[in-house]
Amino acid sequence: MLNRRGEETRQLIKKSSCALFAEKGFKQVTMKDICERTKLSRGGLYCHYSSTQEIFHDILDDFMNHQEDTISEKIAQNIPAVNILNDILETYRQEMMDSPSSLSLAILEYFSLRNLSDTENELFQQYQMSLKSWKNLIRYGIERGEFHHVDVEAVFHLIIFAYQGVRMYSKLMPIKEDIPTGVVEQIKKILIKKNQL
Amino acid sequence: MLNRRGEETRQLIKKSSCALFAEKGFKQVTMKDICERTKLSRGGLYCHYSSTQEIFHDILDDFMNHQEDTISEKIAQNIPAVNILNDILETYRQEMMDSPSSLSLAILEYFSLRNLSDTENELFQQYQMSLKSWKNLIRYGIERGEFHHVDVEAVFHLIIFAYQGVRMYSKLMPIKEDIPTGVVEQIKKILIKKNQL
Amino acid sequence: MLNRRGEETRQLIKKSSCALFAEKGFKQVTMKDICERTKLSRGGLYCHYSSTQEIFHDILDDFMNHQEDTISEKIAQNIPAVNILNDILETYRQEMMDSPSSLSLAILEYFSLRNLSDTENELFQQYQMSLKSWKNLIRYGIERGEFHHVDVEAVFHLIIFAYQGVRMYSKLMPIKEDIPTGVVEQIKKILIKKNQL
Amino acid sequence: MLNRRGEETRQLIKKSSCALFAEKGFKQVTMKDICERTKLSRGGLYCHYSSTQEIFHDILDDFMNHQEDTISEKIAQNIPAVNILNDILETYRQEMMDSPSSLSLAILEYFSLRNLSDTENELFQQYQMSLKSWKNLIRYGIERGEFHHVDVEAVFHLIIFAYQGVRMYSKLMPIKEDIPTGVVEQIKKILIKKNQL
DNA sequence: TATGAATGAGTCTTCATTCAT
DNA sequence: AATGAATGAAGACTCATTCAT
Repeated sequence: MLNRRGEETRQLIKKSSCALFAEKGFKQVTMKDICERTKLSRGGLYCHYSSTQEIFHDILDDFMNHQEDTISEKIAQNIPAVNILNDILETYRQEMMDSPSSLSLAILEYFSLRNLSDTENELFQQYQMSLKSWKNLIRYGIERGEFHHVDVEAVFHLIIFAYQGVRMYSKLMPIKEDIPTGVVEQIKKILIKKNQL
Repeated sequence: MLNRRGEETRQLIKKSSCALFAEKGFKQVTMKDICERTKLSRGGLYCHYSSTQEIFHDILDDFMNHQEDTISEKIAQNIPAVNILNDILETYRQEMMDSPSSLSLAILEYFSLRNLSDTENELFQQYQMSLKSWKNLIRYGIERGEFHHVDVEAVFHLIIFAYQGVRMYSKLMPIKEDIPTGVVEQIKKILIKKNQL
Repeated sequence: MLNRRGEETRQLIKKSSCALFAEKGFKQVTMKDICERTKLSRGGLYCHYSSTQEIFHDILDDFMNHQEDTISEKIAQNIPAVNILNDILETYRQEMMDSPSSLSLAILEYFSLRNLSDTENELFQQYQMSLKSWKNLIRYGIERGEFHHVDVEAVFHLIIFAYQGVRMYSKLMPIKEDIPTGVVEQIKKILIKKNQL
Repeated sequence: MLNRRGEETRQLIKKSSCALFAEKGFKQVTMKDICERTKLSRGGLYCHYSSTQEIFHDILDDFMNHQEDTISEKIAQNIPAVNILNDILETYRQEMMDSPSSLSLAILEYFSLRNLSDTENELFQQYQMSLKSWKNLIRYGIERGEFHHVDVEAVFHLIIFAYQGVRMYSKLMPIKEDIPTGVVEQIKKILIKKNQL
C-alpha cells in the first residue's frame, strides 16, 4: 500500500529476488515467492516485471555494468603482474568459499532455459570479457619476466573453468577451505616463475 | 528373479528419461513428459516410479555401478602412469565435447534440490571415489618417476573442477574443441615430467 | 471422482456448456463456470477441453452434423412448395420466439473473437448451405407456379437476415409473438401467389 | 459552464473508446485498453468514467440525441413518400456495407450484459422511436397512394430486423455489396406501387 | 501391470479499482 | 485533473497424484 517511487521498488525487487535466486537457484523461485519476500501484491510486482526471467536479466545486467576492468587499470599503473594475480586469485578464493551468496547455480539454470545456440548470450559475452582481461594480464606477466611462457588461452581456460566448477559444486557438496586454496596455489605455480614467489 | 516385463518397462523409462534429462535438465522434466516420451499412461508410469527424483536416482545408480575402478586395475598391471593418464584425459576430453549427452546440468539441479548439508549425498561419494582413484594414480606416477612431485589433492581438485566446469558450460555456451584440448594439455604439463612426453 | 467413460463426460460438458452459452453468451462463460455446472474439477475439465472455444466449436459441430437437408428431401418427394415453405417458416417462427434456448448471441460473440477474414469460417459455410437449400426451394416453387417470379438470392437474404435479426434482438428486448408472426406472414406474401393461399 | 479541459478529455475518451468498441465489440474492451488508446493514465481515465459501461452509455446517448426525426420533417414538407423511403434505404444500404464502423456487435453485447427484463432499456426505446417514424412514413405513403396497403408493423419489423441482421453478420462474414442492395430492393418492391418506380 | 479419468493444489496473469502525490 | 504505483480478486493453466477399471 506504500507508494514508493518506481525505481525504489525495482531495487527492492532485485535485491529480494537476488537473495532468493542465490538460495534456491533460478527455477525454484516463483513470482509468488518474490511477492512474499518483497511484501508486494501480485499486481504490484507485475507493474515492474512480468517474469522471473526479466528480473534475473536485470540483475545480471547490473552485475555486468558494475564490473570494471580493474586488471587493465592495474596494468596501466605498472603494478607487478604477480601482485595483480594474487589479488584476483584471492577474490576468486573468497568467492569459491562464499557458497550461500553465489548465483552460479541460478545463472546456469537461467541460461539453460534459453536457446544456447545464440553466440550472443550474455554468458558468452562475460566469458569473452574475462578472457580478454586474463590474456592481457598473462601476457603482461610474461613480458615482465614474472610469468612462465605458457599457452595463454589454455591456462585461462583451466583457471576459469576450475573456478566455475568449484563455485558450482560448492552449492551441492561441502567444500572446505582447502579446496579453493589448493586450486589457487596450483594456478600460481603454473604461472609464476619460482624466483618471484 | 525379476519380472521380465516389469524390468523392461523400467529400462524403457530410464532410457527415455535420461534423454530428457540430458536435453532439458532435471527440473524441466515432468512426469507428464516422461509419460509422453515412453508412451506409457500416467498410472502405468506410477506403477514403477513415483517421482522424477526416483527415476533420476536410479539412473545415477546405474551409472555408478557401471563405473569400475579401471585406474586401480591398470596400476595393478603395472601399466606406465603416463599411459593411464593419457587414457583418462582422452576420455575426459571426449566428454567435455559431448555436450548433448551430458547430464551435468541435470545432476546439478537434482542435487541442488536436496538438502546439501548431508555429507552422505551421492555426489560427494562420487567425488570421494574419484579422489581416491586419482590419488592412487598420481602417487603411482610420482613413485615411478613419471610425474612431478605435486600437491596430490590440489592437482586433483584443479583437474576435476576444471573438467566439471567445462562440462557444465558446454550446455550454455559454444565450447569448441580447443578448450577441452587445451585444458587436457595443461593438466599433462602439470603432472608429467618433460622427459616422459 | 466418478470415473465415467470419456465420451459421457464430453457429452455432459457439452450439454452443460450449451445451457450456459444460451444463458450468458459466449464470453461470459468461463472454464470455471463450466466446472461448477458440470461438477467437474478444474483438471478434470481440462482433460477433455482446453478452452471454451474448443467446447463451443464442438457444440457447433454437433449442430451442423445433425442438420439434414430436409428441404431437398421434401422436394424429391414432390411435396407442394407452399407446404414446405409453411413448415420451415413455422420452425423459424418458433425459434424466433424461443429466446432462452437460443445460441445466437453466443455464436455471434464466438465468431467475433476470431479472424473473420477467412471465408472458411463455419458461419459462412452454414450460410452457404442455407442459401443452397432456399434457392432450391424457391426455384422449385416458381417452377411449380406456386411462387412469384422473385429475385431468388435477394429474397433469401431478406428472409435469413430478418430471421437472424429477430433471434438476436429477442435476447435483448421483449419480443412478443406478433413480431415473428408478422415477419413470417410478410415472407409468405412475397413468395406465395395469391391463389395458393 | 462546463470545464473546457474536462469536456475535451471526455470527448477524447468517447472517440477513442468508440473506435475500440467498433473494432472489438463491447466486452473485449477494457479500461486498460482505453487508457492506452487515449494515452491517459489509469487514474486520469477514472476521473471521468468509472467503467466501460458508463462510457458506452454516454456514447449511445450522444448517438440518440443527434438523431433527429428527419422523416417527420420531410413528411411535414410534403416530400413524396418514395423519395423519403429511397433516402432512408440508401442510408441503410451504406450502413450495412460499412462493417468496420458498426457498433452493432458492441451494442448487442452491451445490452446482453444487462437485465433484459426491463422494458425501459435504451434499445427498446430506440426501437420504439424507429417504429414510430416508420409507421408515419408508411401510412403517409399509403395515404398518398404511393405505397401498397401493407401491414404496417409487420413490414417495419421485416425491414428493421433484416437491416440489423445484415449489420450484425457483416462483422462475422464477408458481406458483399449485392446483399444490402438486394435487401433494399426487396423492401422497395414490398412497399412501392409499380407505377411509382 | 496398465489405462486414463479425475482431483486439487499451485502458479501465472490480467484487470478493475483505489490512492498518495 | 492527472499520474502511476499498488491492491486484490478472478480466471487460466499445468501437473503430481490417486483411483476405479
